[in-house]
Amino acid sequence: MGTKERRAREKEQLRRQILVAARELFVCEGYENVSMRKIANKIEYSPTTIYLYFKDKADLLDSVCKETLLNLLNTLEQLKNDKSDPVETLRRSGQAYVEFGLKYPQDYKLTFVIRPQFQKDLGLQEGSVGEKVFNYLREMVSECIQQKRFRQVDVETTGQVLWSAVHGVTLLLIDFPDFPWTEKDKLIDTVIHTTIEGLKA
Amino acid sequence: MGTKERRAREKEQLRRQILVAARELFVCEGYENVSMRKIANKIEYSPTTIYLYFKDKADLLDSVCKETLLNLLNTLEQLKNDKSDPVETLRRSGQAYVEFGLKYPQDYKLTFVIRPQFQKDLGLQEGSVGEKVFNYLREMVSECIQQKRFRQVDVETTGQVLWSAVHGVTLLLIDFPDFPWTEKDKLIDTVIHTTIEGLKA
DNA sequence: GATATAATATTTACACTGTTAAGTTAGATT
DNA sequence: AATCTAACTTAACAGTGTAAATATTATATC
Repeated sequence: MGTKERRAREKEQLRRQILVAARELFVCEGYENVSMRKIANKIEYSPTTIYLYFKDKADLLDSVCKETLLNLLNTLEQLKNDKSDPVETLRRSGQAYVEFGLKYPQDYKLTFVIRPQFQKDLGLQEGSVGEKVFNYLREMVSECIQQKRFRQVDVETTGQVLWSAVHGVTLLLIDFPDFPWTEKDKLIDTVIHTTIEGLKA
Repeated sequence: MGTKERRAREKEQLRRQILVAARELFVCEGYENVSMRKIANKIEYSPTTIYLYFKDKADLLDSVCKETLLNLLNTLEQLKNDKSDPVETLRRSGQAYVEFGLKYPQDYKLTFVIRPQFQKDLGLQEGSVGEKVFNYLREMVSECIQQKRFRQVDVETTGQVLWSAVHGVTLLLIDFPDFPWTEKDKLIDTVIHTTIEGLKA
């Protein structure tokens, strides 16, 4: 009686197929310019089939973003083993965060800018992947504070300050590619370095 | 022969009427959820009349954002007279920037996040209002550097670092209102303070 | 193997979108 | 009075998200 399992597997497969197609289209053409019909065409199903797997277009976006957050989390957690200087690890984490955003700019914007417009704030709630990403940051920061490397002792505020900095520079670089930025890597370095120095002082 | 002038005035009036209606709708319902027909209804003209005043919906957004940037610029320039400590003035400018963003969150997002998606980077170009806003920041920063209050001597990079910080915290507060942020004003203070301290060190 | 049942996919339809092209009207110029 | 011009509207097109009804398919039961 493996039929049930196979069916479930097939169903999961089509779900993934939809997700993959949606992500590719969202990234290439922008969320607004992608219609359910386009996605359906790409996977060679009728448009309404998608509604058997996702509540609506916003839910589809939601699922795409959840995946993005998981990828970001994985990228970051690879730095966790690095058991050297906690401040250095934090610095590297910030760098990895911005790099991730610039490597997948459209995915980043979808997750951190477009989605909040459609879903009023699910995504950073308790138990969500988004929360896990911030938890990672919390841990890194906590380590630095425990070792008395930072002046400020409030883990929450410190984490939020760091997040503001990396989020800000990431979005500016994505959204205004033609602005006469300082050389990209130097800018990212300086943003992170400045913030961390400010936390030490 | 004042008719020509009157007509020109009337034309300008309708243009402004459209802009006002568009801004209000964009802000209340979000750019994507506002149709040309809705705007037309609000001003009691036919939808296509709008096209006599604006090239298309993106152009309308463009004009709304240009106004927003002008308002931001005015808000900031009021701090210029403050001839006390340049670092303190910079701090206040940062605060005013974030405050502006939080006072008109939707306008801020339209200008700095939504528009770049539709218009590939006009808005910070030479001669634009956006450039003037950054020029203001440049001046403030330059003053601090000239008085040797900052370690870093590169005006451009320093300005961009500050911009990243305030832009980041503004957007995070707007986009994730339900996140358990540190008390808002404290967070903003800390972000700006930390960045400035980091620049001094 | 035929039939009932459940799962899956499609067709059709609706109200709405941005935008273009053609048509209309009112006022100014000749 | 006839013509021209500027301002505005009507009608239309191709496309949108999505709900409801319908059709198809695969499985389970007899």
